[in-house]
Amino acid sequence: MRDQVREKIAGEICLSEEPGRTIRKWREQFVISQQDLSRHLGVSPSVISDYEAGRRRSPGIATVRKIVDAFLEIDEKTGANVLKQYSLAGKTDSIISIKEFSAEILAPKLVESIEGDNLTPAIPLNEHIHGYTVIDSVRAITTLSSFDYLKIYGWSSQRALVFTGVRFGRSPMIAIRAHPLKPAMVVYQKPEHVDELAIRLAELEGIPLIRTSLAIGDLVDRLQALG
Amino acid sequence: MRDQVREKIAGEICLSEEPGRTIRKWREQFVISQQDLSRHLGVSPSVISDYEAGRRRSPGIATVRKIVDAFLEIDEKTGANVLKQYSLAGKTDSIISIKEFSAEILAPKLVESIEGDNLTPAIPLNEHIHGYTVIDSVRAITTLSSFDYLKIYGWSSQRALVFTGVRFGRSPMIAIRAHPLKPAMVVYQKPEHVDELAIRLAELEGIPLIRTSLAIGDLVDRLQALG
DNA sequence: CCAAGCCTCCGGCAATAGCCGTAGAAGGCC
DNA sequence: GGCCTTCTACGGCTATTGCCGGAGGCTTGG
Repeated sequence: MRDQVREKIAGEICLSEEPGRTIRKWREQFVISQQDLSRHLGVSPSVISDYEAGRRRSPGIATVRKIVDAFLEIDEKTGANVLKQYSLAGKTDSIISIKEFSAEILAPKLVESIEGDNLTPAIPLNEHIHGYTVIDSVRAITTLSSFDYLKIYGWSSQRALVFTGVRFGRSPMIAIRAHPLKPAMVVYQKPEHVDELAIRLAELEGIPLIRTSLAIGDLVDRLQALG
Repeated sequence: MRDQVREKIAGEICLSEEPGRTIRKWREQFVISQQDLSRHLGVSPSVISDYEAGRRRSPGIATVRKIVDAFLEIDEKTGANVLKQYSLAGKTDSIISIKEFSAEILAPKLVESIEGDNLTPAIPLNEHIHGYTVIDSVRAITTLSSFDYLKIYGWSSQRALVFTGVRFGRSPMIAIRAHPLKPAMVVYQKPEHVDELAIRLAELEGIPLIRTSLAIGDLVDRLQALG
């Protein structure tokens, strides 16, 4: 996610006929003052002002790189608020609970804590889970578009996606397969019956598929207790 | 698609600690000689050689922009083979037929030519269709990942996606909703019964959903005959 | 009014980019 | 061997960048 944003910003500035304005646009998007930016880069404030004013027609890529990295670093230093907000912008109705673990959790530990039943034993449970998202899959079908998937993934795609209200489990797997980002794990909470196709799709993607019979409240509590 | 590739290449070169090597990488990916590149840019061949050798630590973005645009323009001048190949890389088993129209077709014209029945009359049929892809939706479920969607979209996402082997039509719409790229139109060929949910999803995406009762062979013939 | 924060404009200057042309190397073909 | 194609290394030179520092402007709060 961070690298994608990084590359996009750099690409945009580089290709812009008015790079100065593009730099300003992004600086304002990150809610960073010229003063803070110049301080972070260790240059005089007038340097930033001149760049944004377009005094330099063709800044060198080393300069662009430093500026882009400064945006991201400053944002991260202040809690990554802009990147986070971009990712979490408005919890949608279909997100029941979402959280980043303070320390990554080993996949087997997570499965154990939710009394999970592994439906894809052929796939090694060796991922490190950074967080989870509990999704009302019935509501998700009609309300989530691909843009919303970025919210679902929150700060990291190295997470467990937990689907509630699952009947056969096909739709979530189909949507996951279609999306460029892949979770570290998929959990179905009290599914009626997990279709063989859903398991096959999980195997094709190499994503562990876990089933749990915990009630939703209990499940969320346990996930949150993981840190 | 073109702009995405353009931005990605520029971003990559810009962020690279060794921009020269990145430039070379992409030049070779486009199968362009330094001579052709230098000729296209109207500079001496040794200029390109020096850039790729990393003689310039921090090329200006105007230079990077010119180089990236040269890659794309040269590729397009020779039939856009690399971009096309990237998009069409290996027709997969689930793509029954794919084609770019020589001239864009108005949506109503396409619908008429396949004797289509509009399931989403509330959505205006005002798109210009650049091409079509006929997909075996049964096979697509298990064989297509998100990367393959780029193949499905071919040269342009302004196309009609035609799904055969459709029962209720949910899965194709779910996959389309999850993917960042959206087609101009979706056609279901002889579906058993189009689920109300599928129609709802199409409406939510603002994508016209068309049903046709033509046999697959007849359908492909008619689409191909559109130009 | 004053101070602080934020920003703008511009002259100055060392360092580097952008590009040329030359000399040479390597590989393939006749 | 000679020729052609493709590429490399490098000196030279003009134009531009990267950055400083100074002067000044505007806004807000005490």
